[in-house]
Amino acid sequence: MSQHRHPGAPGRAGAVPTLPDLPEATVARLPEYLRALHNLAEAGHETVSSEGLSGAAGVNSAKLRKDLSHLGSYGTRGVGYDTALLIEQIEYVLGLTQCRAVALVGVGNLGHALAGYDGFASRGFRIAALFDADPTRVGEVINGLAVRHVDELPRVAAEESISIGVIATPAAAAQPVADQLVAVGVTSILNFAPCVLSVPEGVDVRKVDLAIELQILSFHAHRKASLTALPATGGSALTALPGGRAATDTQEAIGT
Amino acid sequence: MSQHRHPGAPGRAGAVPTLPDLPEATVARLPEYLRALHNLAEAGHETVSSEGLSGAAGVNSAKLRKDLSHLGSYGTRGVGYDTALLIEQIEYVLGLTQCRAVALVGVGNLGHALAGYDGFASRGFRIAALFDADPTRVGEVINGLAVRHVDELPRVAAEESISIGVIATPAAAAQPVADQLVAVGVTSILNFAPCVLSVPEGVDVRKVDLAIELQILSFHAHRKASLTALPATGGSALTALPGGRAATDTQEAIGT
DNA sequence: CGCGATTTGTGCACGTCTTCACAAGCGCCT
DNA sequence: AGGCGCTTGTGAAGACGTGCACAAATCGCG
Repeated sequence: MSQHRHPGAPGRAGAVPTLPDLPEATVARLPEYLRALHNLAEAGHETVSSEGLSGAAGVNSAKLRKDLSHLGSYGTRGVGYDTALLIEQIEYVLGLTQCRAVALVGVGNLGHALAGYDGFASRGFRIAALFDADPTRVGEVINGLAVRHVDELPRVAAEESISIGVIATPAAAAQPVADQLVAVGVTSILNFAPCVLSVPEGVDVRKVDLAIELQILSFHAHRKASLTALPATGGSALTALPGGRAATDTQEAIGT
Repeated sequence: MSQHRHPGAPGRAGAVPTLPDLPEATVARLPEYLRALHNLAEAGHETVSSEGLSGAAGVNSAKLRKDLSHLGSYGTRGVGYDTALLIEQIEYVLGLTQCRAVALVGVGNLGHALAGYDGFASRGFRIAALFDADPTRVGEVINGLAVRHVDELPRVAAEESISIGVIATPAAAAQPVADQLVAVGVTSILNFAPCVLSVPEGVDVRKVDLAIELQILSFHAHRKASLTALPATGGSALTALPGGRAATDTQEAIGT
């Protein structure tokens, strides 16, 4: 039953824009659905079934339906979901209707790449400013944007309305940088430095550690190797392994 | 009681190296513990309490103890964990005792940064080869390693024993590259391209999508904004927000 | 107009993860 | 030797996430 309706959707003015408080797992999947939907829309599909969309997003179709049902859902039984409408819905829920300004701190190896990554701009994020603590790096122009000294953060934050801070500094510099970001009012931080940040309540920190991902893969490789080494009497078994539990956000197969 | 013992640990030769099959959530946290332990060891701590280590790793202490108990645990009641021993244990379980060779495909913006990222080498991963499909990029030397054409993958894979493949290509190229990696025997893939890969059973794929992380942050920012907009009768409430559920691998606070 | 094919939305059961709370064990000090 | 404080390891309960299976709803066609 559509006992819940979620106004505040694009086009619906007036009513209270009550955001349904989605399960975290669902939130983490919505961007994936969104990407798949954009692909489908470009391919000319006006509607998609849960089966089709879930396939494109690499998840179970029941999971997809439950996820979408959480946001009030705009599907039609017997037909599927209206592609364009669903895109609008998800973008609204994710807060992507407004273009968000991102401040990137740390223009080293990784920061350089992030500054030039076009995957951000294409999904509604605008890199508004680049910072670094190294004076020799200040002034360098990357992708049309000049690197400023990190001390200028307060001034720049006042001009641009910074919504998200990205930390791509060495581990030692990350905590002070986080403190500075918080001080200028940033409440969302994406941390690439391999360390734990401590921030006041109300500030969200997401961490991405590339080495950790490799280590998780290493574990599974190690486990697979130790499984093939023993149980197979033959010895050098390189054939199909017994499918183990896959990681949370890991796809473990599905051929073709 | 210590009814389970896990031989195969460093130093223990002979016995069956039965890897305990850890919960995925635990595996994902072990690398974080490992990093914290290295820091503590460098700082001179010979032992750590679960409280101390969990603090450094940003998790609950009970969770830490349960995680460590899964791998047979080498703690001493009333004292804590022997730092060096625990490092050895975790590194063994994660399969980091052997240095793993990584092949990186796609030397664009992001691939460039990954090739130069020293966080890999410092944690037991050696970037053994760089590939790209673009002939103009082939031959370029990055960090002392020459970029080869992706067609050379089979030959190089035969020389070096590639353990993990990293895909940093545009989305359109990712699937064919994955197929090629699988063809040469790679069973662990880290995918930075924004698309779903389909691989045969037994191959592990982990996906890292930078834009998705930003979108998740965007959602929380949006939610926080819509919460402050309404419930506070005063209007412009910029003060402390009601603490909501934090994301799975998201720290949401704990000030000093 | 009615019927069947199709697809959504969801109740329910199951497995996994988290957290609390506490007994068991260890070392130190007297 | 004995007791005391501290810390680990773990049972149990609750929260969360997943997937099945099916009722409800919609469309198209005869």
